[in-house]
Amino acid sequence: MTDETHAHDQTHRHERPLTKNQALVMGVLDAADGPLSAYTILDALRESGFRAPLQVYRALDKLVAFGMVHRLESLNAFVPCRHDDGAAHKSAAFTICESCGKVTEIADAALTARLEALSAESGFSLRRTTVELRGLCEDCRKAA
Amino acid sequence: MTDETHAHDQTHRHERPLTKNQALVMGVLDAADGPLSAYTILDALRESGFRAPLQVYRALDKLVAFGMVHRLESLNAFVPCRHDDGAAHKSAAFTICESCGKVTEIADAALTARLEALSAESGFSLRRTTVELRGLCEDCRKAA
DNA sequence: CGAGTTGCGTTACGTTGTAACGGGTGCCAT
DNA sequence: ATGGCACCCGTTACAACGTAACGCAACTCG
Repeated sequence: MTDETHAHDQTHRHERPLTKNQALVMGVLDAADGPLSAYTILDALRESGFRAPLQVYRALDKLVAFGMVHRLESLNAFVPCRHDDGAAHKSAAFTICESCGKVTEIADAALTARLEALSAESGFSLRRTTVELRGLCEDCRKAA
Repeated sequence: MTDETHAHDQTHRHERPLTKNQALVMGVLDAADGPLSAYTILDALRESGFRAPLQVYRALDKLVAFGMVHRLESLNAFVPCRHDDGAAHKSAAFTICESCGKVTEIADAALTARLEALSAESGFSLRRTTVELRGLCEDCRKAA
């Protein structure tokens, strides 16, 4: 085998050249309708030859660094970024429904500005943010 | 032994009657100068008779519910709440220094308002928030 | 060519969190 | 008072999440 490092572009609008493993993981995330844990991704890729968690975690680390995937800290799970790559990635916010599990990504300039202002006030050099809102989505609230 | 359920008030300003285990866990957190993992707490309490993680997790669940402790999702760790109990607890924010590990709790009305407005806009019924800002604290930024 | 960087696969292990069972205690409504 | 209920507790065992360390292959850039 000659070259494994440049692979299929996965019909994803981001032009970055993903490796084979990164493309496989990204494909699973794109096909899912909600957040997936690393181990769920691993199980989905066993038939593609994945055998160990590190294969998933290494790919996820890169995809997160590329801004193509977000990690949801309060769920230990991952979702594809649904916004125009890069821009809002540093300060994305999420709503997480505690009833149905639905996750929605929110980009809000005012929120970003406030977080940056708070950091600046305390001399803090901000690298990345985690903002996760837990509660009930509209549908579940109505149903209750 | 007759009554284990009401215990020492731990010189903490909150008046809630903690159980023995809750008071022990709270004591360890108050004495620490940074976030502690559940297993670190467990080890600190082995000489007090703790033997299993559940003893720690059950106490932590209550302390978090009481608003006396925050969970830092991105660290899998816990810190005592340093603010006037209750009020700002639902929407506390934290800065986390990725160099020295220092954690600072921030209460900011404008941030809270923005998060609530965002929730309202999308029909989301907000129960609790996780806001964690990662980067470098002032000291570490200067040192770099 | 040689050194550095990145990706890959594997084994083994460390850390974090929970399920399920049984028991004790206080409360309070019947 | 006694039976139910809610809460707290301790234990065993296990599930879920994440990483260290090793060796190897390939590409890049001097």
